[in-house]
Amino acid sequence: MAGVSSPEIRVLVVDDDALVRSALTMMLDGADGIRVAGEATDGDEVPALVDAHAPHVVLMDLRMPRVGGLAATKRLRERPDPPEVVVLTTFDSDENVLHALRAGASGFLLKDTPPAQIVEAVHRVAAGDPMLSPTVTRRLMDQAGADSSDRERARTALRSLSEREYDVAVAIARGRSNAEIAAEAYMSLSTVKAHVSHVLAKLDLENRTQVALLVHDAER
Amino acid sequence: MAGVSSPEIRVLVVDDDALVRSALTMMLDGADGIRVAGEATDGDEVPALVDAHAPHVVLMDLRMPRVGGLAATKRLRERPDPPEVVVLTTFDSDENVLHALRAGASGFLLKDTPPAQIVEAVHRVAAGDPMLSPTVTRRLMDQAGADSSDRERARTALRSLSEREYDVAVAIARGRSNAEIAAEAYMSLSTVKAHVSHVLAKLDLENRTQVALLVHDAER
DNA sequence: AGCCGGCGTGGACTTTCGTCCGATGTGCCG
DNA sequence: CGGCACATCGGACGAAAGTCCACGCCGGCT
Repeated sequence: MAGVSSPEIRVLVVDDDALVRSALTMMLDGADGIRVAGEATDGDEVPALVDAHAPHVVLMDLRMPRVGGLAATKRLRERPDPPEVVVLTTFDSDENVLHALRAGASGFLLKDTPPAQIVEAVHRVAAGDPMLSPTVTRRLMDQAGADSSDRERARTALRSLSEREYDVAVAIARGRSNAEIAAEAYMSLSTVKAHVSHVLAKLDLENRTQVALLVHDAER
Repeated sequence: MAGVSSPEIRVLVVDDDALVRSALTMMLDGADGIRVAGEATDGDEVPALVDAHAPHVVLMDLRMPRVGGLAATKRLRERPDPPEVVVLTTFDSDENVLHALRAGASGFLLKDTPPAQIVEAVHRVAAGDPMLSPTVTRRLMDQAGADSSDRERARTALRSLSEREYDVAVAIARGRSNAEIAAEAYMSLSTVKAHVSHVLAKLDLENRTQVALLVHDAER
């Protein structure tokens, strides 16, 4: 595990709790090619410290006074050549996770993560790979798995449609009216209606809104 | 890293390629509390070997003749007290990943994963934690992130609705007709229509189908 | 107090949707 | 060849969806 390409990974630790900061610094500094280049107690202080030390990785607490970890992360990632961000938090609520990912974090760890894994996370993220807490990974997996089951059913149903019927169903799922569909597909209003009726019958649905929802599920 | 709770993790290696099998067995057997309990060349052989050796983890290739890795995984996970499954494959196409997750795999690794990480994956999965290839993790993260951005916009729009209007919008997103909504919410048909009109105006949409799609996005 | 704006409730009216007839033409399969 | 599914269109009709106007209520603003 020794002898990485870049000789030293510079890390910035951001947390308002002095105890947490020192614990993190102690476990990281000196460990396996990692050096803690600085500490911040607030999202406000981050930009200056990043300017000063150009860290490769920022370990960021989410819950901080004044400028929180989310906002700080978002701003960081808008820079040219931004550092990778690993979010460290106590709770892995859905909200937290999604916002952190959206803000551009490459890592999401719970604070009770064993030290060895935090060290590992820094290495991985510095190498451009993501690193998530097992519980978070599991949640994303479950979500993806559940999604795909809906998809399968919806797709199977849609296979029973003929080509034109399918076109019309897709147009419905874009929110188009029958008149719009007729214009776009160069057919008469009567024809569109006929197709719609067939679609409803074949899919065993009652109205176009249900068609839209089913097609939407199939596509996602 | 030595001294795990269970003294030995039993692994079953399933791959139709003899070279891959021996490579995996060599890197795993004896490594850090892991023992390769058996090898199979086909999904067909898996049940008997699982019965015989009761492995904790099954390393499963996806592309195999006869009974493929997906089907084998699905059947395995339907057993009482099933082993954890780590899918090993050359390609991480969306289809592969989703189907594997849906089949109940707890791990998904590319075959070019460095040996140390494969060993680590076995340990993690045996402990009940998931383990995904970085590229797969990244993809799930991107998907979740993108989803959430749509959600945000949709939710913001929905906040402008009053309580009743919101109720009606949600009912529309369930595919309900105005008459059904009126019955369920104890109001007259006229009232429902009025609410629908207000919803359309506030959300700047043209018809109920578009409402359904927007609400659907907001909820997912 | 008076006024105004949003809300929930409706009725009357217009437009769109969906169904049910009909018809024609095409291509494909047994 | 004779069906059969598909795609196309028309008309007519009932049902559903949407628009418009109106009323009473309530809370805030002047």
